[in-house]
Amino acid sequence: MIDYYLLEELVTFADTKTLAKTAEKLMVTQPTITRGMQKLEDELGVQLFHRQPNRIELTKTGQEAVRGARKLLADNQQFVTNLRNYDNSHQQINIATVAPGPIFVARQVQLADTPVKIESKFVHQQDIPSLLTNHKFSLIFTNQEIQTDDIESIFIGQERLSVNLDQFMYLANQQSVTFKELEGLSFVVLEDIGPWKDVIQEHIPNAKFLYQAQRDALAEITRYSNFPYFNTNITSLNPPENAQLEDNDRVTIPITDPAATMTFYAAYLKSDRKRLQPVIKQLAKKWPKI
Amino acid sequence: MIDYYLLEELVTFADTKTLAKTAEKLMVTQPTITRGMQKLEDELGVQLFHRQPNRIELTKTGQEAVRGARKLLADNQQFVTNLRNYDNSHQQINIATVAPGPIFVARQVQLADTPVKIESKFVHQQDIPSLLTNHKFSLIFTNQEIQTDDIESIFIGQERLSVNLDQFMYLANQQSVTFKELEGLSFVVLEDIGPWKDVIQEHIPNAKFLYQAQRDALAEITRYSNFPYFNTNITSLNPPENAQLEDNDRVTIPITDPAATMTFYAAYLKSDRKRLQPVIKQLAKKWPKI
DNA sequence: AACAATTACGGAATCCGTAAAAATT
DNA sequence: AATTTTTACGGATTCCGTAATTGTT
Repeated sequence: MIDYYLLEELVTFADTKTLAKTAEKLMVTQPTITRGMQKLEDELGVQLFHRQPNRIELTKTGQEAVRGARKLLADNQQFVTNLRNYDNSHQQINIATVAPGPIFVARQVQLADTPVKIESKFVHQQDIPSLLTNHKFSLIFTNQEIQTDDIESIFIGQERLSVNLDQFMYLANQQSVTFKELEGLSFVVLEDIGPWKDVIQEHIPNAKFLYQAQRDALAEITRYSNFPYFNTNITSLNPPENAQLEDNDRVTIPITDPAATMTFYAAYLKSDRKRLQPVIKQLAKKWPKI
Repeated sequence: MIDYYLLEELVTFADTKTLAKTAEKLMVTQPTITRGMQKLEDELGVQLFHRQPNRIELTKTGQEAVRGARKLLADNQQFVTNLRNYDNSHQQINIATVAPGPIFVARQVQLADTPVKIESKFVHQQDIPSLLTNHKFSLIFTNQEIQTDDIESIFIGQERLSVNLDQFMYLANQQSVTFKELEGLSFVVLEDIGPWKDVIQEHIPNAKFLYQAQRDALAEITRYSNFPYFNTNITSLNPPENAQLEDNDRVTIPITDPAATMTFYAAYLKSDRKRLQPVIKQLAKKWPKI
C-alpha cells in the first residue's frame, strides 16, 4: 500500500517540475521531497525519474504513475465527502428540487423522528444521479422521470401555471387563457424558477419578462403596478407572510396549454426506498390537486 | 486524506466483528486497533461505531465507510500492479493471444531495440479490454474485432484448418475436405487450442476427440498411430524440432468450410499505436498466406 | 471468572528540518 | 554565482506494545 503523502508529492512534482517548488508548495523542505520520491520509487519497484545531478524529470512510467496517483487522491477525497454526506443524509432527509413548486409542498412535511431539510438552490436535471449516489441529497424533485440501476423515481403530483392579471385587464373575465392569448404582454417573473423559465419563454410569443431576483421585490412591484405575473396551484401553499400577494384588485386565471402543466417525480436511491416511504407518502398526500 | 492502514483496520474489523480478532489478523495488539478506529472516526468527523463498554459495532455510516474503504484499498493495489505492468510493457512488448496460431508468427518477429515476449497461456476474449488497459499485455491476437474508446484492432491474417490423414485413408486422395466428410472419425487434438475447440466440436458430426495436454505426447501418438489430427497454414512455421510432425506416411488436406478459416486481428491500446507499429507491420508481413 | 474495549505510559519507528556537499547552468 | 538535487545527522512526531482499568456476560 502506497501512502497518500507520497502520491501527493508526486502529483505536485508533476505540476511544478522541480523538487524545490514541490517542497515550497507543500510547505516542507526539499530533502523531504527527495526522500519521498526515492521511497515511492523503492516501494513501487519501478523507475519514476530520470536523474541528473542538477536535474530530475519523470519517466514514461512516472507520467503514468502521476495519472494513477491523481485518481487515487481524488477518490480518497471523494470517499471522505461522500461519507460525510451519507452520514448527514441518515440523520435528516435532505431534499432538493429542479423547480420551486415542490418546495412549498415539502415544507408541509413533518416526520416524528427524522428532520427534513430543504435545499434552497435548485439543482440541474443532469446532476441528479451524482447528487443522489454521492448522498448529497436523499430525495430530488424532478420534472423528468429517472430510472437507472440504483435510482428510481415516482410520480408525486402536477403543477399548473396560472397568470395573475389586473381585474380590469381585457382577459380578466375569462375562465381560462392560453399562452397564445398572453402574446406580447410584459410579465414580472422570479429570476430563479428552474424549467418554468424555458416554458414561458418558448410558449408566449413576443412577451417581455422582467426578471426579479428576490421574492419580496417581486411582491412590491406587483402590488404597486398592474404587470401580470404567474402563479400555480402550488404557490397557494405560500406561508402567510407571503399572502400579501393575494390581492383583491387582481384575478388568477389558469393556463390550459399542456406545456403549462408540469409533472413532478421524486427521484431517490432504490436503497433508500424504505427510509423515504413516509416522506413520499406525505408529499403525494399534501400535494394540491389541480 | 485518510491513511491506508486505518482503512485496512476498518475493513478487517468489518470481516472479523471484534477489535481483538482484527488485531490478531493484522498481527498487532488490540490497543492499536482501538486507537486506529478512534483516529479514523476523528478524521472523518462521523460516528462509525456504536460503542458499549464490552461491545462495538458498525453504524450505518460505518458500513458505508467499509464499502468505500474496500474500494480504495483495491484501487491502491490495482494502481501498483498496473504501474508495474505499464513499466514492464514499455521495456518489452508483451503479446498474448486467444488461440495458438498467432504465436508461431509472433515468434518470427525481431525488433532492433525492444524485446518481444509472448505469453504461453491463452487469454479469453472477454478479458482483452482489461488486460490491455491494465497494461498486462500490449498486443493481443483475437479472432473478433474490438473497437472501444481506448482500444482498436487491426486485421493481421487468416488461419485455415487442415486435417492430417494417413495416406491410405479413403479421403486421402482428395484435394480438399469438408467438416461433414470427416463425420464420425476420432481425432487426436491438443487440449489447449482456444476457439478452435468449439469450431471442431460444433462442425464435425459424431466425431471423437482424444485431447492431449502436451504437444510432444501428441507428436508421439500421431507417429505411432494413424489417428487423424489437425494442422493449419500457420503451424507450418513450427520450429525444426517439431518438424517430426511432417510425416511422409501422411497427407495434409485443407478444410474448405468457412468455419475452418479463422481471421485474426491484433488488438491494442490506441495510445500504443505508434510504439507497436513496427511489430504489427512485421506480423502482417510474416503471416503465411492461405 | 472470562472476555472485550479502553486508557496510560514508555519505547520504537518513521518522518522531517538543518546543515553541508556535489554538480550543473 | 545561483540553482537544483542529494546525503548526513539530530530532533520531533507518530505509531505501537505492555500493563493496568473498566465494564459486561
